Amino acid sequence: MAGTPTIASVADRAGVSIATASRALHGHGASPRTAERVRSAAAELGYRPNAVARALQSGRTGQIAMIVPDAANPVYARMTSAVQHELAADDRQLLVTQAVEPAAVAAAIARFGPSTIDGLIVVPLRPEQQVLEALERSAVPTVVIGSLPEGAAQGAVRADSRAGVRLAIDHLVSQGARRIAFVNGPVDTTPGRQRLEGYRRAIEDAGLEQDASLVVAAADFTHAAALPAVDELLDRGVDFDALVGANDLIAFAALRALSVRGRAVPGDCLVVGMDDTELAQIAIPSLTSVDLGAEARGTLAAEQLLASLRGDADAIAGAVVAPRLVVRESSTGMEPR
Amino acid sequence: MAGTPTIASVADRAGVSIATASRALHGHGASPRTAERVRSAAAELGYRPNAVARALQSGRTGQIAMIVPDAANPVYARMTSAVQHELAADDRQLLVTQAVEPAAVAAAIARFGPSTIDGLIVVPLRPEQQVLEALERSAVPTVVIGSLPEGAAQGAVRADSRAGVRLAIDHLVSQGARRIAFVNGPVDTTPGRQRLEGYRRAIEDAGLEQDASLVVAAADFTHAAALPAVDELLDRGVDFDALVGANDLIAFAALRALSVRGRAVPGDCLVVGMDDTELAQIAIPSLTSVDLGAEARGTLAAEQLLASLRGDADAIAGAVVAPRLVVRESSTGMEPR
DNA sequence: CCTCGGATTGGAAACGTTTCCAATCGTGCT
DNA sequence: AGCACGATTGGAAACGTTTCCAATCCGAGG
Repeated sequence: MAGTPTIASVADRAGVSIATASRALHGHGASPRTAERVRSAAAELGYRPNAVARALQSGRTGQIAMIVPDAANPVYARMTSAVQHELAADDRQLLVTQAVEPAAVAAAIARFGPSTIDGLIVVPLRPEQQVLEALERSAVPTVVIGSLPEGAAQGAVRADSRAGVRLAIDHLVSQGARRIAFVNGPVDTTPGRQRLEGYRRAIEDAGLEQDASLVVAAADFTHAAALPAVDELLDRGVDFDALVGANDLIAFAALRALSVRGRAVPGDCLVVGMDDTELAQIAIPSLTSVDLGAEARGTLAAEQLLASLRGDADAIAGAVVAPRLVVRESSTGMEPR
Repeated sequence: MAGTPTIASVADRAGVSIATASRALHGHGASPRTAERVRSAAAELGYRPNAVARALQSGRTGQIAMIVPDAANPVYARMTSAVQHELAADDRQLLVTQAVEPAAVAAAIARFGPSTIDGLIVVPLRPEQQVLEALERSAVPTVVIGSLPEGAAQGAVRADSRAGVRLAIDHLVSQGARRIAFVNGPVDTTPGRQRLEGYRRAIEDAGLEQDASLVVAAADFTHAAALPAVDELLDRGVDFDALVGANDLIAFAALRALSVRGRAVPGDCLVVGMDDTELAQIAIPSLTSVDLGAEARGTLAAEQLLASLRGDADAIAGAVVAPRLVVRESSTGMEPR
């Protein structure tokens, strides 16, 4: 009585059966008159359907989970945001969990059973066996953002890291750079591997000299981890006139290290980052960056997942998002603004 | 049969009733021998309890929702992260929704009924009537982060914005600043109002001259909205030797505007931000900032909510988190690093 | 050997919804 | 008027779990 109104109380008040009340509210198969009566009864009582009961009956919860490596990295914040926006249009909620270690990712995947969520979006940094197995075992439709190893059955929504690095290199070359350093993230990650590959090929194709001492890898895709890596590069004393960071955070670490050593950017050294996070516009000098389409990837992943949930069996086909170079102050001689 | 195993299949396999199986798994009131048998049956079948069914029966979903103004602002990312960390320890999931307009916030509050979530954390920027009413009406335990108007029944977990601005001003004064500009966010928000108040009092207490032309307000707590505001301040031609941004993003807008006009930071003008986001350490020069305890607020809010859910009626008492000044390059003459 | 009591167990209700199926109603046609 | 058919309705099952309550079991004590 006193408790929150259920469909039974609505039916009662409208003088119809529970079945009819349900149909009336669902807008399906009830006569206009009863429908109206039920609706007004519901409104008077302030009835709100119990989502849990509905989920139990229908087998669908209306919730999608997403597993990201690092919620603090703005690029994932944007990706998550794009997914959320897409899901909201379909009246679904997003659960975001952070997990980067393969074991933690696998555990997170396993934890979300079909009774909790309708679908899953995973952003694995290191697609190890463990993660793949968890994905196989997972009973819910899943979209992967990032690369899967060859064997994977599913498609994945990916950035084209190689092309992205190439954009950066080509741009720097066009600005007159000849010796371009590369500060990578860990090479045991998919992005790390691909960006290194992209760097090597682009350097080669540009006809520049391959020099291993121009390349260094941070222990992590974070600013803190990149600082010592950049220091190491600078300590080598090798000469370079431009630098690409595998990441905006890494590029900022480079800016700092260069500034400490008195090298002006863009005056003495051009710098390009990747991901085109908000940081890039905010910084001084603003950072030229390669937009790898974080938002687009999020949107595509959400779209494919939703299509799959709507019954389109082949919806999760994966996609490759083309990179886009955003030129700012750090790679040009222009005065700020 | 083929479907996912239910407790019925487990009971079947263990040769006991459903009730016994439930008790055995719940670890309560079953004999050790049967408990063992049921557990191994469950393990063999790979049984995973259906969260939805459990939620329907128990009336608890294990989910907490959080409504934040701007997921892209790193300060909220950190706050959310802290909440999530706290909830994970209690085996609960976090749903994050973004809403800034009062109507949207109210709608979001209303949308989460007790059947969806066990508790709610709201971060309202503008605590208007609409939002308060939605909070009143909400049937789930709710913790507010930020200030509520006087009338509010509940406590809230708050930053001490006034004290925070005072820390910044006092620090700047100790560094020799005498004319301190203030770039605020919108004054119709709680933080905006309080920070302005803090600024005025601190200036007065420091024995400095109050000068309304040193104060300007951005339309928003974002970098983009702050740029024109800072330009306006600079166009006034009023002299100042230090500047406080109500926000790190605003402070960065100031850094840019100053740099465009050729004023060196910290050489010609000291700058302090607020929130102590990661940006502050990454930027060059690194930004002195007042940490308003975003993480602490998130943690406290989560703790109080959890305690309340555990039955402690007075758990949601609110709290005030003390600010902390983090001095970096932008407000001192020190060489970077 | 019988009885009592606690420990353990099973049946069944309950949570709130959707949906299948059968029953009823009203209408139009012959 | 009688019949058939579609539209509408109500009863009841089902989703998977927890938990109340009664029944059963077992051992101990008389």
